[in-house]
Amino acid sequence: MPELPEVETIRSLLAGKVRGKTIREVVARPGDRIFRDTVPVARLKRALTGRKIEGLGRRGKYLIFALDSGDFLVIHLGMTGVLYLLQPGEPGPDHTHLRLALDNNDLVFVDPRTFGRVMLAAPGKLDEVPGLRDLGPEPLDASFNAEVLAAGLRGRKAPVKSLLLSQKPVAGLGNIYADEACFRAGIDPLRHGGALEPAEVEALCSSIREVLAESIACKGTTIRDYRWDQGKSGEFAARLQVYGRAGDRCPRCGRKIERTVLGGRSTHFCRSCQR
DNA sequence: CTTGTGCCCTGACCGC
DNA sequence: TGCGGTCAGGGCACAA
Repeated sequence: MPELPEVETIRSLLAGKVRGKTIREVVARPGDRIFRDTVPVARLKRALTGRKIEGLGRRGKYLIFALDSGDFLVIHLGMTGVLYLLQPGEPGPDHTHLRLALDNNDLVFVDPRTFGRVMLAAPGKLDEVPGLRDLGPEPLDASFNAEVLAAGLRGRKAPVKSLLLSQKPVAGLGNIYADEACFRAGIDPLRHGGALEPAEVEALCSSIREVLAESIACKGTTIRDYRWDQGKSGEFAARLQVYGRAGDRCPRCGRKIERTVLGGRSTHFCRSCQR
């Protein structure tokens, strides 16, 4: 479900509400798939209980809770994960996998498809967390630019969209924003990544930054069930130009938006505007 | 190392 | 109402 703008929206909403709070109790089921290959529940409970949350950060699509012990609680929402606060005693919905009782309310992680993950990192060991180590540059950092993106695409024969989804040339893009960024840049998502001209890489870099920043300003995209705060929708869906719009008219040239499948993912583009 | 494929899951929706 | 097929904001293991 969530890509960088949705994860960032959740982060900014929760950060002020959990900062400075102490984890009083941890509720989780041993062996839950959410902890696969990461941390045994017993150890997680020992590491979290009684700890204070000092801050909530984000890297790509990963949320990172900094604890006063120096440990980090890392959560990836996968496809259907959500994170929100409940009143103490308020029952969690189906598929609640983790509940942290804080001072005034409870933080719950709910994920029907269990593609999400909960991980724990020791001080200084954040880059040992699966997925974080090989993450590409943060797209909204000042240090991300066309040269950096070009270096990530150089020599690669895979379709540029596949490379964007790999999180390596740049972090945080998923199926929606990869399609939208390619459209804005006028680039066919099936082009070999390494075959892009410098001007095209420049356009792609700008498009990535713009589409992500605009979506964050809209609090993300709600197309099915993503909500950033109990029932409130992200408003970027109305600004999508190609994603989910197969058969509609291209907003630039009026021809039909097409849909194809690339690496098992739906891919939306305009054949005449993207080359 | 690189690239493509299949798979991990649940739930919503559509056509019959 | 059922029932099967398809699809879904992700990422990993594996084969070639």
